[in-house]
Amino acid sequence: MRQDELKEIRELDLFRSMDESVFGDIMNAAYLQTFPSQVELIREGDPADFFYVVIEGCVELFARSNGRETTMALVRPIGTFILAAVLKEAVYLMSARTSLRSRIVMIPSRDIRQAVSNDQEFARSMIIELAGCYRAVVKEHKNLKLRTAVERLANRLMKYHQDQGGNGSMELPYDKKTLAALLGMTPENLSRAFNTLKPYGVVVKGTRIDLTDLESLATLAKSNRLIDDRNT
Amino acid sequence: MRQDELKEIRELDLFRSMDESVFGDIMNAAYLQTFPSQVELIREGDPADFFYVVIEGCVELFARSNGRETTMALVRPIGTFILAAVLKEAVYLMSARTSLRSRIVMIPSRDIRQAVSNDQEFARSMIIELAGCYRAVVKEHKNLKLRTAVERLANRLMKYHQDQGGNGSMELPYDKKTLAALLGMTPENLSRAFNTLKPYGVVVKGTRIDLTDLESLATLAKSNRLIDDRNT
DNA sequence: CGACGATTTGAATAGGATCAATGGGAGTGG
DNA sequence: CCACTCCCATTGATCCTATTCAAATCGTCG
Repeated sequence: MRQDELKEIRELDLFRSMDESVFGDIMNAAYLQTFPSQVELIREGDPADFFYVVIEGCVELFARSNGRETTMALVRPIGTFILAAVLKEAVYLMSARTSLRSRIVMIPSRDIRQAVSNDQEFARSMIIELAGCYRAVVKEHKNLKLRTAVERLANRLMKYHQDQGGNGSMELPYDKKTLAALLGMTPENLSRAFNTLKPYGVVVKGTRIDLTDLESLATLAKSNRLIDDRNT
Repeated sequence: MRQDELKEIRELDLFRSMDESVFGDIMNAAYLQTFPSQVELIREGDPADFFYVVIEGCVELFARSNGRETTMALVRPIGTFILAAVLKEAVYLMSARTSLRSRIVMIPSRDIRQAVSNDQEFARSMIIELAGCYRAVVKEHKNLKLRTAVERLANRLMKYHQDQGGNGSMELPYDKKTLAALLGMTPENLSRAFNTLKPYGVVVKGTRIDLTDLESLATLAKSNRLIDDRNT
């Protein structure tokens, strides 16, 4: 693994305050691999053999049941996934596949668990990380249960807009198919949702979106920091 | 707090392997209170001042946004809630109210966090507990996104049936209104869902339900251990 | 140019929600 | 013991949101 990559991982909240030597142990055991797009990395139901860190690219977490499939989350650099399964020595609850060509660190579960035992600071970071993951899913669950598709889209647009500087224009970070999956709707329905938002100043040109009437969009979106804030 | 109650709390996975003296400290700081039904214990958005353990009764976790409200979970004895907010020193993401007269232990957040720092075993239990909470919400999220209302009901009935011995008959643990909220539907829709299940051998007499054709019900339910199993 | 995937649009349908009205105990008070 | 009330549950009718299936467009890339 390259030095700058090691450094980047080390700077993750999860690893930042852990003991240098324990970090070294973990990274020695780790694999770094590059995968093309659309590779299935893990499959729900399989034992959690590895913990994953996305260095570059993008990974989609999804789940299946009956004949249906749903997107649970998209993980971008530098992000991790499937931590809970690793810690509980359980099977994965979600599947994962690359949605872009991606560089990914795989750390054997045993090494993660060992580090938790050996390094109190790491255990502490782990608790914060897990609590954060938990709260993220709770927010997502609230988002889905308390909002219509149009409201979810409006809030998501405002979030991206904020992230990109809030100057009235923004770029969708994913293609529309993926965005639809992420928001829990079909591509057709996303297209219609964009139309519904047109009177609220949402102007779509491919993946570029102009927001020409932020105030009325915000009124519609009724955003809520207990759902939309990344922190808190 | 009574001795037998202390013992029961001590036997929770969360507290079982923690240091005796740290457990003593925590319990000294704790309050035990009895609340009537329908008391709002916490409100989403408030700072997480206490960690809660339900000793007796039942607590509903719910969330609001826009004018809507949704049930997130029901906590029965001996169960805990709102752990993640306490650990992150954040605000509550969910509100809670008693749905029965309930005896509840309230532990100041600071004491919980202190115990995590002082007791490595406790930190370890905390990680397992949090990972479990996370996985529970993920399962709930999958349940909601991948199944129709009828399927959710069918699976829930099979779970209760299993819990109660699996002899072809079962008792609903909540009234139908609550059950509906828990399954993410309206009472009207629950009633119709029961009707839909009649041809699959589901016979409703008040809160008593007979399952006379488990095989066909199971076929409809297509239960999935990655959604329905409490463990794994 | 032609092919292919992504996106949009249209029409029909399904799953749930909402609103309104009715039925059915459980508990209360006479 | 019976009538009354209230709340829960059911049923019917209608509406709304979102999905599905089908077809038309658009854009990009070889």
